[in-house]
Amino acid sequence: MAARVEQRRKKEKEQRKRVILRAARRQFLERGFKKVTMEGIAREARFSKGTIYLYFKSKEEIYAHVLLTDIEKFNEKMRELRETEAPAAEMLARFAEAYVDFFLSDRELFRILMNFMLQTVPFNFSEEIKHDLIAATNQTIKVIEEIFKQGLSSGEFACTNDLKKSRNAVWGLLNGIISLHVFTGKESTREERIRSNVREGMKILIEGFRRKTVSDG
Amino acid sequence: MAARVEQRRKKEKEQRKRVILRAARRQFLERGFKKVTMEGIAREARFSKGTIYLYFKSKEEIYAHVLLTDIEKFNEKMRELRETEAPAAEMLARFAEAYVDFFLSDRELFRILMNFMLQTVPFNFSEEIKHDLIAATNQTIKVIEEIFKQGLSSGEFACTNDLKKSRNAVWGLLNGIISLHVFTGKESTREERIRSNVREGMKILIEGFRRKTVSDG
DNA sequence: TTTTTATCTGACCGTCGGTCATTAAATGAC
DNA sequence: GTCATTTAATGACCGACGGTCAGATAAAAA
Repeated sequence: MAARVEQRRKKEKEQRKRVILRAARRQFLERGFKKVTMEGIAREARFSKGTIYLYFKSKEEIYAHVLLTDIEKFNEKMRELRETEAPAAEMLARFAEAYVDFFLSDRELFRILMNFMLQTVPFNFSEEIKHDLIAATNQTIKVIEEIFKQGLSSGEFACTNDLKKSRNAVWGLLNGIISLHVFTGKESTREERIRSNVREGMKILIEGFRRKTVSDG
Repeated sequence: MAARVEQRRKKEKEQRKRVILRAARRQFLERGFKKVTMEGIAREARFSKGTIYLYFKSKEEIYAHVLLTDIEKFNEKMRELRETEAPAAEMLARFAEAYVDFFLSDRELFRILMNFMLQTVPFNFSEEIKHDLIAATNQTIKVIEEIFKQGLSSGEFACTNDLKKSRNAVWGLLNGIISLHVFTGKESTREERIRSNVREGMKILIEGFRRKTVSDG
């Protein structure tokens, strides 16, 4: 086959993938993983069910792709954040705020991420998407690490004995607090509760960072 | 019907419920929610599938009952912890350790808990079990709050402007860090990573608590 | 023993993820 | 334009599973 045809075909294929993903995303965010059916995605994307399987291996893989795309969007925003000039503490706070904003804009997205992280039994994923998803998540966490390094080198934070653990504490606190509030309390106050709790939690952590942590033994 | 008969029947009913729950728990922890079938639970409990539905409303409700029983077991342990004498910082550290131990003993249990917390669409639960589950979780979080009050009144922690937010920070950090590590890295080092990351995270938080948190604005 | 009540059963239903034989469309050699 | 070949799309079908219910069975009461 002529190269030009192959090229066009490849482009069309990607276009179709995007169409399917757009339909899937809309439905996943509206109705959650379980309630969305392949038939439904197919209908919205104007394909038959069988066709969907020409482009994605399984329902779970579609879900993973939706998540991946969104995480990459977030990482892009964080790259922009890193280009601004600000003290590390403020940058951490802004990172936290952006993270919360991101997941509050579509709560289901947060569920998708946590679900993926907590899955003990291997998903029905291709190795490729799994790898990409892990890489994207690591990318997010790495931003926290960079902010940290900045804080240490500027002397804003005291020397802690473990950069990675500090970084994980930030990430953990963020996700843990969001998880807690996605669950409890009234819907009407949820957003504000998440924001204020994250702010306060980050303040405590940052205060802890400013001083060298001491042994508790 | 004679009262004695009614009484015995009630007892037997509860006994049967326990048999079903024991079978279900074993299977959920071994294979995860999705892979367990009602037929399988019924087989192990020596009932037919139909009978299971006389005792529980749905598969999800069984799942919730398993979780509830285990959380209550944990809360009992924490009540014991509270009866010991120790500085607040140490108690927090011990609480964290017990929490990690508890969920490391059966990792699937953690997944069940987080899954429940993250569910946006109402589960197919009876109101009763839902209420009990929320109450049990609040009970767990309340222990952190009590330790806090102790730390404040003893002067170990500085006066923070929000007890509840501090408490939530601890809970969030714990669950967030566990979530992160359930997901990433090699299985062989997982347990140790979780323990050391939680220890370090708690140290940072505790250090933050020792000092009055300042505005970041 | 007979009637009534409580308990249990498993065949059956509807739904849904996933497959595959068949059909339709595109391509390019002639 | 014709037609063989390759590529893409389809939807009937399958198996699995959660959940239901009419009828069987067992226990208690009469």
